[in-house]
Amino acid sequence: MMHLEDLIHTVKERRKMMDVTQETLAEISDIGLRTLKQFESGKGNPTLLTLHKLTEALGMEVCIQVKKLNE
Amino acid sequence: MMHLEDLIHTVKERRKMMDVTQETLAEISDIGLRTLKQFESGKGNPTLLTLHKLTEALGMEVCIQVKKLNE
DNA sequence: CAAAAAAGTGCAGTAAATAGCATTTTATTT
DNA sequence: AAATAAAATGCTATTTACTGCACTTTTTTG
Repeated sequence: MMHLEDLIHTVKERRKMMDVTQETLAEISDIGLRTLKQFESGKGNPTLLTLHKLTEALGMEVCIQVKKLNE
Repeated sequence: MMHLEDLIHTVKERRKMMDVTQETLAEISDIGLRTLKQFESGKGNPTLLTLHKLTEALGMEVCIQVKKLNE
């Protein structure tokens, strides 16, 4: 699913920008390391709560917005 | 969780704006009616895929963005 | 107000997410 | 190249999301 790939990409980028390992991020976001690994490697389907904890730890937030028409 | 409430609110608003029932939205988004009901009544913790299907049907999309500092 | 429609809830089975642990693979550093 | 660190994967137990069905409560309509 093309759009969801973007979310993964964003998380990975942001984590690297913060210069933390998966292990560290898993700890500070209070989600299992396995869960984070699965998400980042595109093999996961996290719950909203998991995604929320994760984005929170990254100084980000989950949102939904009306789709842009083009692109 | 204050922020997640907003997502629920947005979905409900958008659905009403489109003037469709939960039943109809559940059908077009291909998720169970029960699942939608639980989400809208704040008793759910949907997976990203479920949220994606739902927002898609509403002409919306899930995204993550850097948090604004104030508010 | 009565009837109909829509939304919410209890129960229960199935499928899948979460999580830890051990191990392997890949990337980084010395 | 060897050692170390980080990331990925197989296995597995536990929890919980997803779903349908039947029923109740609330809202809307005639």
